[in-house]
Amino acid sequence: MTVTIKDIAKVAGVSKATVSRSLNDSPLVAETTRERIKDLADTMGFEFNANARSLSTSKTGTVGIIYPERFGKFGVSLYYSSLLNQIRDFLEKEELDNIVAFPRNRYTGESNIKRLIQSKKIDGLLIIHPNITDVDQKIMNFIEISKMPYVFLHHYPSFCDVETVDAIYTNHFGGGYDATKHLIDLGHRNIICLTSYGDSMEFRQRTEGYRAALIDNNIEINEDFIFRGYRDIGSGYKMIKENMDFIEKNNITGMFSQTDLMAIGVMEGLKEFGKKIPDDYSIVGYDDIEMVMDFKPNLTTIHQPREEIAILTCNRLLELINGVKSNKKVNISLSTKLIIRESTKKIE
Amino acid sequence: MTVTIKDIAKVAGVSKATVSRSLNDSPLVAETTRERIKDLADTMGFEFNANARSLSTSKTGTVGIIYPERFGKFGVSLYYSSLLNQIRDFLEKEELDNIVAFPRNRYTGESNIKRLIQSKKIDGLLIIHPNITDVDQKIMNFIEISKMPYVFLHHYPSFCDVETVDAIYTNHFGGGYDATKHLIDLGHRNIICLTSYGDSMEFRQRTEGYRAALIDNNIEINEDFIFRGYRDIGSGYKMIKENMDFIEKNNITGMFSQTDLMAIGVMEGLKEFGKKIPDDYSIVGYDDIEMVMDFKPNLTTIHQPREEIAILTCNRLLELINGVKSNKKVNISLSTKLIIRESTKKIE
DNA sequence: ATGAAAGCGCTAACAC
DNA sequence: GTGTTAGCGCTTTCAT
Repeated sequence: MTVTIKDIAKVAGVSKATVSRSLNDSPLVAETTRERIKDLADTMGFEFNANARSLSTSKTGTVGIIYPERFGKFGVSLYYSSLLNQIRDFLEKEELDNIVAFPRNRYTGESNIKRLIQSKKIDGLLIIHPNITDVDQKIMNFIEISKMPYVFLHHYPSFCDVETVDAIYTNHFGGGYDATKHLIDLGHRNIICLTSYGDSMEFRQRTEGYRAALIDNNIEINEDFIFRGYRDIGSGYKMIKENMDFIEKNNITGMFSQTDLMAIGVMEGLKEFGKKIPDDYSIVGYDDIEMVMDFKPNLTTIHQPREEIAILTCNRLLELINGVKSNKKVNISLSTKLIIRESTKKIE
Repeated sequence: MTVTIKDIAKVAGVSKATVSRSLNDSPLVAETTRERIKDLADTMGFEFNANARSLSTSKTGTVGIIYPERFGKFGVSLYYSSLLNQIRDFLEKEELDNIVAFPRNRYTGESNIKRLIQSKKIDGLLIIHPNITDVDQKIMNFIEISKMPYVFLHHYPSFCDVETVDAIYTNHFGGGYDATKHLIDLGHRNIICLTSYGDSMEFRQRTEGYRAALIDNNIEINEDFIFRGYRDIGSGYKMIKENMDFIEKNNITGMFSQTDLMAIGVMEGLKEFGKKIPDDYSIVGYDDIEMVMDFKPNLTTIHQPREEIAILTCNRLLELINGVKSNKKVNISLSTKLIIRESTKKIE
């Protein structure tokens, strides 16, 4: 039924070893036999048994992708989809399979990272995990001593000394700063900021950037100007609906929304109050998700270099898997980019 | 470094076989030894080597999920995210890993389905693939003769006799019919329909449902009332922007948009023309994606039973994997459900 | 350049 | 109940 190298060997009248060598392009085999064997394998419909091969070589040809725990939330998966598509594309080019898992099994509580490593199902690990808590510090150690190649991506590794892990992420402080600075440069002084509930490092950093930009420009920070939402469209909408009075009373003209989705909600809410964007309010989003182009006015936003993240991350993981010898960790903070579109305008 | 059953055997002073039996809950081992071995395995940090195990048992503990080719498109992945999350949840509960792949490697053109089966990387296959072309008919045959358990899901298997495959899908004809019928029941007679470019079976069926509902109610079908888009928000928006004249000239009052995303775009476009929904136009969407609730008015739409699909599909796959003997294929067409919200209204 | 044989870690007959 | 052994399909020394 399934054809193995033994079958090929029998038909070709050679040994298993020769078949193996031929199929693996070993230089230790005659050019002519190699070709003969390869042709034969083709016509017989041979494919390596991945398990046997892995058992023997300790290479699986698959990498694990660890999704963030909140991935199930609609807005979250939407946000990551583009990054994941890029990663998948890269892995496909390298003919690597990928196993998708959450940090822990949500039913048994067991660490999937640990299990995948120990059970030898993967050659490397791509970890998209916003914050590893101290509970998970054990796992970090485990990964390290297991020598399993890994790269953290997209999220700043807040759970440990940055220098001690491989990580590719974006500079959220800079992003928050640039967004706010842009509004200030356009003459806005009363700028509110819509961030996320919880204490995800990335959002904290964006807010720090917002604060820093205000301070650098001698604008007093008003803590009441900082709102919180669930990162989705509904949250932005709700924020406006519930605070329009406040916004008008305080002569707000600029808004920095730390996700594009919330910014879309903000615009929807504002429209319902008959407000014009950017005439009445200038809005800056964050992420530069594709969807933003489907709404008018097109949102000015902070672009996250997702393609770059994907490529750098995968390249690094491949290096690691292919055994580049070096104790140096690679640790890259990518700059975001302000994309000016139609939702911001100089104040008169 | 890694601990194997041999190590445990040595420490416990028993044979590998006994360790294996204990760890696999075989009844052929004494209760006391079982517990002793299990404790030992725990403290020694043992985990089965998946490759060795698979090689020996032909079970991998992972299933393959085949994504639709168009998955990379933003709107598409958004649309599937909820279904995938449900599936992943189910698999997690069963402690099954999942390998994600496209039907073919987009670089080498090689069939991933075939490769995954032959290389013995998976125990079963969940295939979300809208239409298998005649080129892929070979692959269908391959799957069948390989005896690899599989279930097609979400898409009606148009590429073959329905009775010959395991498939769980929704009744798109019924969905299209119900959406249109709802508008007719509300008094609308001039109803446009926004479907998708290309000839995806599901969209064709929705359109057939639209036609059938009109015919059943003695409303003449006007081919010009059928528009096409790319299933995303931008397409809905564009359709309105470009055809407002036509819409008004033809006294259109009802609109059936075959994706929620397009419906959102339609509403955005209509708002820009100062139109009120549902006062000026009644709109029915399709899919019932979560995002719909973030827009006002909340969209009346056709709910696709994604949770049911996920559960039925996974259950069936498990049956197959666990060797339920039966030559009967399971083939389920699930009904959609009309969800009436705020975007539709009785015509005066 | 090729073959023989051991071994990767586990399971499953088959003995005892 | 437990041990012994063969074998899953492949790679890789070590001979020749």
